[in-house]
Amino acid sequence: MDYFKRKKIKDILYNNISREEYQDIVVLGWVRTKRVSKNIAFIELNDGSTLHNLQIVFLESEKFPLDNISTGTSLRVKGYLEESEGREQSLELKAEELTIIGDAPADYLLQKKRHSFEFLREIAHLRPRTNTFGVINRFRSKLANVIHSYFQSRGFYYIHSPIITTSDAEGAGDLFQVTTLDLNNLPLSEDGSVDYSSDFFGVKAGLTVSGQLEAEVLATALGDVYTFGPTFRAENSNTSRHASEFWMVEPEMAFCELDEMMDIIEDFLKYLFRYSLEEAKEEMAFFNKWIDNERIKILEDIISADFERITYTEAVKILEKADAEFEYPVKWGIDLQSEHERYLTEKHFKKPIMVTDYPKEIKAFYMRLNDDDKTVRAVDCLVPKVGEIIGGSQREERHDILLKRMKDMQMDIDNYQWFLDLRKYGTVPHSGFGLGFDRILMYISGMSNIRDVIPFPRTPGNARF
RNA sequence: UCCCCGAUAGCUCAGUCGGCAGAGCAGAUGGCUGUUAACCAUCGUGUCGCAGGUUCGAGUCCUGCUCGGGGAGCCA
Repeated sequence: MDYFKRKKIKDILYNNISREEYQDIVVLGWVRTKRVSKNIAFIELNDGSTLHNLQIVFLESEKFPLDNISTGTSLRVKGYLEESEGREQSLELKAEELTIIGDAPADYLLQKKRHSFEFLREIAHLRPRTNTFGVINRFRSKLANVIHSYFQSRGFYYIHSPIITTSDAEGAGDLFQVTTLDLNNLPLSEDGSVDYSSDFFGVKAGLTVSGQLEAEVLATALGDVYTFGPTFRAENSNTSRHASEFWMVEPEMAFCELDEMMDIIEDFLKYLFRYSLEEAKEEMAFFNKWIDNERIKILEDIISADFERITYTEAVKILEKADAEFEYPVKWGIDLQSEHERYLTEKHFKKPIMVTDYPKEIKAFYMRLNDDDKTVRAVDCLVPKVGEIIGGSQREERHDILLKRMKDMQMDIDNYQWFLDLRKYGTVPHSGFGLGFDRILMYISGMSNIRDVIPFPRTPGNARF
């Protein structure tokens, strides 16, 4: 199939091919569009290596089997590269041999025009062949790689937290249950509840909603660690920002307090944005042109801004004095609504902000209690247009205080004995945060629906493909 | 889960006051041109989301359902 001989179109168009090789080029790809006339014909070929197509020129076009070629057809073309006479490309391939690998009948659904994202979601097996989804999938790969390079270059270890868990993932959402029991014939205990002792793991199990607790285990052994993997939430959320299966980045740092972690959050986000602008120019230019023409400026503005840091209490004071009508009135103790978050980051500060020290009642059990006994060392990072993009906290490292908090919240202590042990033996202050990978992709690209940055999105009622 | 909006040709959509179902694009055929979302001419395309109801007559009005979109909550 000339797998090793062929040249990728990206290398051809980005001048990674030496002049000596110009005379003997093989490319393999899919037809995007064809223009045929009596004496000359053109095909735009795409092989997925880049957004851009290679123009194939057929001089003496009647010698080639062009009638059988349409949008979507896969081809092998052999020829030689030359400077183009046309205006819109520098190099083009003059064809000498043409082989049709797989034809594409007239009912091929992708036309050479814009399709709606809603329609393309219904043909998720074909949409990666479009410009937009090609760019997104390549960018997704690149950004995943950058997340690894950020942490690896700073001495963090990449850890694999379990995907199947048996802890009740306190407060992080509903679990998808994992079982091998026969659902039509469930073993029951005497009280009528399901008897899990004969289930695969001997206890009730589910898919992970967060790798954080396990990340804390590794952080208190390896120092700095991060997870980057799939996360599952069985919540009936029907929004453009929620998926039932998504990817999350969760760094966890030993000997790190909240203020130090906030430095990392700011540096981390700016690193991702800077990388996107400098190293993914093709993708960013595409997003800026076709998805949201403010995108590049928004990222540039964030990179050059210092993130504002305020406490929840200060935020509430600002909102109470705000000259704005809120649907939900503000008072100390409530969780901030997205209208409040948007006011703070878009209207008041007009830049990214990090809000800290929330009331303990509205945050998770593992967050470190402040001396006021009312607030915990949590942080939400809010950015204009999107709202919360990162949530994190300094963890409660004091054994007795954590135990009391768990008892107050009536948690099953036995299930978390291992978590308490981290505080019993050589405890250290430590902090961590969670970044929704798909959401940062949305933010950088300007795509407004999470279903369009995940190749095969899973949402309530939909797990096709 | 709650609120609002929508569903008509392969795609994007129009369809007035309830009175014979429309356009552009895509596709097919022919022509033409170093073309580039090519261009010109000709041709075909319907379970009007599903199930009921009102009516002489429903794409149009009413009810229920399904699916999709936007917003909210939950969160990442």
